[in-house]
Amino acid sequence: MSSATPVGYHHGDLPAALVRAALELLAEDSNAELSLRAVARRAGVSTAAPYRHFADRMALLSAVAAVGYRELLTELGKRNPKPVGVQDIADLAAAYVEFAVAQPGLFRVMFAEGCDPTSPERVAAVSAINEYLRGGVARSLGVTEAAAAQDDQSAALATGLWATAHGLAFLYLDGKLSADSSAARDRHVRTVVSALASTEWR
Amino acid sequence: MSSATPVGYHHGDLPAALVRAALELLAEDSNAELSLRAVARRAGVSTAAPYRHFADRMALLSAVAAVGYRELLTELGKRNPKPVGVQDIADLAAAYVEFAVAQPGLFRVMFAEGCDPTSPERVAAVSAINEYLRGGVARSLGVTEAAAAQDDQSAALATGLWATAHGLAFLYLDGKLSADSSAARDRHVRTVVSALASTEWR
DNA sequence: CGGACATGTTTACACCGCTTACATGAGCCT
DNA sequence: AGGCTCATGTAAGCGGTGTAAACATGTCCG
Repeated sequence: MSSATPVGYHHGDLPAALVRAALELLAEDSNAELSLRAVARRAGVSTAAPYRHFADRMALLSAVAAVGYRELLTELGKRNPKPVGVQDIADLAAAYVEFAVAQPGLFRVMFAEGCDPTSPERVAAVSAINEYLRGGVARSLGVTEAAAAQDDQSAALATGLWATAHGLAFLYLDGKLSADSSAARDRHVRTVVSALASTEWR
Repeated sequence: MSSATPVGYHHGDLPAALVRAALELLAEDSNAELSLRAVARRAGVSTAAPYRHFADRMALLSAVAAVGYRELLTELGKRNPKPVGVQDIADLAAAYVEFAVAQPGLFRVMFAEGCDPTSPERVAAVSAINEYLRGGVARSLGVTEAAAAQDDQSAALATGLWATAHGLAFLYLDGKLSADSSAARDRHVRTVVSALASTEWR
């Protein structure tokens, strides 16, 4: 063996070319609903060609989603690589929502659309997101990183924050929430998360 | 005028029949993706007939969604008509997620699927959900119902809780979270919401 | 009673996911 | 070097979709 993706056949790594084509289509119309045929056309290949490399449309979408997951984590890390405290956590939520709103098509590929949950890329991505959030939550609670792994409260909180950001993202995407500007949206998300975190219930 | 939907034409209130047909299809396969043609077939009518009453597929789905919104509110109210306190709020979140998981197709029609946000039925439903949650939140904070309307914190909290429940619902629907049983899911949702509400951040 | 007009049907177009049968050309083996 | 094999790509086609236009029908009103 030499390389994982044997370059130099007819097309030269069609799988990667298809994923690239899909991302290009999403870049041109961030709301586009990816059709296998459109992606194939974009890659300059016949409509049946993708089936040599992907079992079905969903398999291709999973590969596209994998790129999206990486981008999302990168974006979160860019916002704050080591979040500590409520403000930082709220920052992350805002970044999460911003990602979703900026790339709705990609976000939907990542999370909605039927979305085969058994795809290894997807489960890895999910746990990566959870890990990242759990780390931030643990630091914000003053729990050592080591202890966090077994801390049920950290786990529950991390899931809760993910769900909150995820829910806000979808509510914005589907027009159930709206904001005049991206700045206003950003503020709103922070406000909501801060309110959740700092409220005294009776 | 006599009745809003003039019964007695060719079919006799086709719009309602189409919505009923759609709900039947969803009842038979709760994951079904409603196609206009399938709904028309089910209603015993030609493919193009729905277009006399609905501008496009989305318009029909909006009508179906409206029923879903009512069902959801009914379900929440059944769980707890006047929620007070963190436990009650967590109950609501659990009921919300249960609704989504029990009727994924309907839930997706209500919230995902492109989902025209300008549909009056939808905006009404959204504000109804918000009102309901805001009421519960206000009571749980000891704010009088009247004051709640202008209480920014109540509003932010209500949105936050909705988003959390909504996010959990989608994460479960899309396989990003999973539970062995519906009881386990129920417990998990309560745990997560309780953790969010009762955590002391630094 | 007769026409107008809302309602429903037929037919058609363009697109989709996916399958099958066929063409091609790269790389290995003798 | 020459030939075989097999992964890769293509062409054609099936059944499905949303939507539009032209046509048929039966109800209600003047």
